Amino acid sequence: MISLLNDLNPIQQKAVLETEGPLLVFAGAGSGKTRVLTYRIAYLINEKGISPRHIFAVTFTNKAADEMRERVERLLRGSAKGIWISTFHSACARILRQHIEQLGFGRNFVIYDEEDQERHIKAVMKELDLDFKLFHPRAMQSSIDRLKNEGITPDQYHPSQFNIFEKRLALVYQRYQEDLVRNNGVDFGDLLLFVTLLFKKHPEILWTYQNLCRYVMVDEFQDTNLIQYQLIRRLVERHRNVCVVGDDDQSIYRWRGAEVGNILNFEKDFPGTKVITLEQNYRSSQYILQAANHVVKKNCLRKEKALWTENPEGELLTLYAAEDEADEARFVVRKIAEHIQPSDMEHTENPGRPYRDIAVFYRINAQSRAIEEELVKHQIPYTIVGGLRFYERKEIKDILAYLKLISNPSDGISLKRIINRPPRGIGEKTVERIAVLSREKDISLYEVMRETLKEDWLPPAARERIGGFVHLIETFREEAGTLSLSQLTLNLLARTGYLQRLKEEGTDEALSRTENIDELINVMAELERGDEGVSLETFLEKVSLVTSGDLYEDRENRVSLMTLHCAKGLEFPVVFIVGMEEGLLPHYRRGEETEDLEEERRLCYVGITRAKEKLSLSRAEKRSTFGVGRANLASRFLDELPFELIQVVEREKRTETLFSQETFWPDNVDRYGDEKHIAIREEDGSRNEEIVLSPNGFYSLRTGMKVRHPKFGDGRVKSIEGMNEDQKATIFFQSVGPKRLKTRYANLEILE
DNA sequence: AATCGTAGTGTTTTT
DNA sequence: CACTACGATT
Repeated sequence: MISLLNDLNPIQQKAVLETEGPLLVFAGAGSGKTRVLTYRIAYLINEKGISPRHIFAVTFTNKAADEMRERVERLLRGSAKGIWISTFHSACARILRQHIEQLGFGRNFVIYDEEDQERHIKAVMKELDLDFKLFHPRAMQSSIDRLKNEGITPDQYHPSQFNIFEKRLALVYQRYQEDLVRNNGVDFGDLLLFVTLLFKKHPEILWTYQNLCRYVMVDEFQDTNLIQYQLIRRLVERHRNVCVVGDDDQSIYRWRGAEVGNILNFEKDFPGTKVITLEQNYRSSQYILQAANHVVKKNCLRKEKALWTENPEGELLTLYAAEDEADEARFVVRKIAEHIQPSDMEHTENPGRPYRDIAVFYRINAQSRAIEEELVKHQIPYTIVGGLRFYERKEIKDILAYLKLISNPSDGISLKRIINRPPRGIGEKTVERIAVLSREKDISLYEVMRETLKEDWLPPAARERIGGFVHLIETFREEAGTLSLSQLTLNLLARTGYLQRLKEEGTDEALSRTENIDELINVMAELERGDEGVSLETFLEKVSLVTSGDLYEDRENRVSLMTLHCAKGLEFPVVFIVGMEEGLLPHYRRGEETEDLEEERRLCYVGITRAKEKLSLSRAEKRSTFGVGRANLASRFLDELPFELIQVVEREKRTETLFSQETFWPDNVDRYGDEKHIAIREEDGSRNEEIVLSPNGFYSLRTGMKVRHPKFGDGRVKSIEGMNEDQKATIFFQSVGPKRLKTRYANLEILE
């Protein structure tokens, strides 16, 4: 154990040794907080003789949980069995699996994701005859979520009588919740809410868990919302051995209900709290860290701290102002290529980097596109972390809906999803009638369908088709008892005709869907090969709670692309942050209020602090957001960086006309070989420069562009032929009509 | 009932 | 532009 502590600095050691009573650890970026947590657990078990089953550690993602477990196991040499390491949501799901019957649900409840939730809300709103345009279902959804995050149940919600939205919301919330019971399903928010309700209603259950959780640790505490906080509070009331670790500067989920206040007020709520601040950063170079400190210092609502590092100074940060997003992508990819294969190969000490060392961060998912296209062009392997999730694909959700229905026949949302997929002649009308009957008789949709076979509630044709469907599901339900999960799924795919249907379609899209389904079967088979078999229920729960980062395999040697949000908790030697623009970062959907702005700044901070050695920032002066081009100003956060840390990478002179240069630059040659190593501040405001085709102009001219010709005046590009110096373009001029010209000699100026 | 086409609509981040 | 929701068409 002595040797274990030797791996830690004195402050980290303190955080490990301080095992009794409430402890608050402010852990700056890269200060080794996971290390502290894992060593702490190992210390508790090895040194203090605490039983693993009395330790409970909460993280935010499954990935973080798995990683923590792995690291603890490594420290303990394998004896980590019994420690409860899990996410908030999985932990709650597990508790509810045990006790949810106390709340009027069945144990085989399903967990609805956001999409299910939205369908559900829409159905409720339709029933209440609410206009979707007046009351956006999504607004309802987020309001309901917010209420749940605050621990407010439908009965406890008292809308203002003067606020029509709130009044409707109360109605929808009430009805929505009733329907969930009928479906025997819960949403994400319920997982947490119901556990608190359970603890309130049944002190003996709370007691059991309090007794179990004698040493509690919470990671990423700055991201907890009110209900998570209450949950933790309840849980540790008895033993009070709670250690929360977090960094208020990395709180980026306020919009989702996270309360930075939880970390800032912790001391007040837990009298006698010891506070430890980890300020030594082991990750980043001096320059990067200085830049990060500088940015985040601008925030008012934070606890003062100053990260420092013993790491070398490192390289200056670079800043590139691109013409547009395509130019930005070209820049980034060119730089990536240089990192992979440095031009100064004669220096043997610089063998180049593997792809996995490099990451590109952006504010919104849509930004990945430009980068992706360029990466594909240069055949650079990449993965997108987050983004559209495997388990959210249509075909996967269809299959899962079948499985959910098999596991829990009350699940009407899943039933509605697949009742006619593939088409089996049960149309909207029929479904609607079933829904009405379900409400009238207060039984589930599936039960209505079963009853329909005996009663004459519906026309015979419909009845027959429903009979077929019910029979199908019943068979699967029987098989679910005997067959393995993958086998059941294979049967399902065959007998519903789902695969057949996809095959008949024969499109590329259908093919990729088939492949995804294959992949799903693989996942199942993989799980089945593990220790015990997986039950249908376990599988469904696991799948419902995967988070976007969880499937991220960093073993593969690829460049990583992700949003700044996804980047939290990761680190890379080389980082590119693109789109440093007003409107994007900070994003314009945020207000100008300090809290909003400060969260955007923290997002920026999170991005910067992911980088170990090399950080490149870029922005585009023009960016097309869904079709329409817009001029973007530099992000205000760029102004907050100390300029002596920045090396500005110059773009080619923009005042040149098309191909007036000697050389022709085919898309990707090393153009930036001799960057000037001067730290210059970019002058803002000089945005009225003449915009002329960039040197690789063969590629920048596009149909639809408005251009100016010295003689013919303004015109619009109708078509383009060729991509080399012989390129010709047909342009419709206002003055003389259509003209076909060689772009090389045309001296065109792009206007938009 | 299913499919096709169009008009209108909206894109932040996600446990 | 990309998606979807809806309406018209078969």
